[in-house]
Amino acid sequence: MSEAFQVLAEPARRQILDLLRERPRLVGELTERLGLPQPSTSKHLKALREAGLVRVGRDGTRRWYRLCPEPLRAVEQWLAPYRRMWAGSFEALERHLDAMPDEPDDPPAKERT
Amino acid sequence: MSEAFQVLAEPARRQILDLLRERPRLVGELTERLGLPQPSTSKHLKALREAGLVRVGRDGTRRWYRLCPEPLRAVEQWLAPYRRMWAGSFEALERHLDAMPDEPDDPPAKERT
DNA sequence: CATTTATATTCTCTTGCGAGCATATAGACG
DNA sequence: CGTCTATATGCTCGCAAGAGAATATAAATG
Repeated sequence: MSEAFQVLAEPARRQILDLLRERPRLVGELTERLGLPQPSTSKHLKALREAGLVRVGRDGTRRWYRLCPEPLRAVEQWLAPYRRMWAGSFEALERHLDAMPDEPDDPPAKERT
Repeated sequence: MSEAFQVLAEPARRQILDLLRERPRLVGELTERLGLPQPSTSKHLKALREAGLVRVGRDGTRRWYRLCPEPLRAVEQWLAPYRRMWAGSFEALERHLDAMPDEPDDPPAKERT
């Protein structure tokens, strides 16, 4: 999940995902839309590929990139307990928020209790 | 929103938020839990502060940091359209994937004489 | 085969950022 | 006031990563 967050930290990559949300696109198309040089686009796409956020299909010399939203699930899961904070009452936060169900959490570093 | 993503890209900072989700905490407490040197913790807290993700209250020489989940809202909003993809029916996704040529991403051998 | 087109990769340069240490600030307390 | 404690800030170093240009690969086409 750490990888997903890292990859999403880059605005251009979020923009790529947003574009792919509509439909699969070619690298050239993305390049044009992003206003980036083509190598930069390819490198961002590589990062997205390695994070499993996009998949690529070949068609001759062209590459169709399509969205693969699955890894975003982990992000959403991390976000979930926070979302319920603003979803419900806001003052529960100010006091002692007690109603906290156990979420499958992924502490990325070592924890010593 | 870009700032939030950037700040969340750091595992230690997500961990801090997770700790503050339980209750407000002192810097020293966070430092101990994270296993980081105190200056590092303070600097992460500064980043979180500047992103509006935490707020700090003074009590003499101590500082109580508490969670401020509001900026996560933007993250959640960005994520929302993707969540719908796996949450509800992802047939919309499948549909436009169907129209596309499909091939696994790394074809290692390509024979051509 | 030569060339053109579409994309990927390599290289260098530069910037940002986190770690780590030393130090500054600021309140508490004798 | 001097000192201790809690936290913040400044500094340097090293590393990861993005920008940008050049080049490599690979398929299509003549």
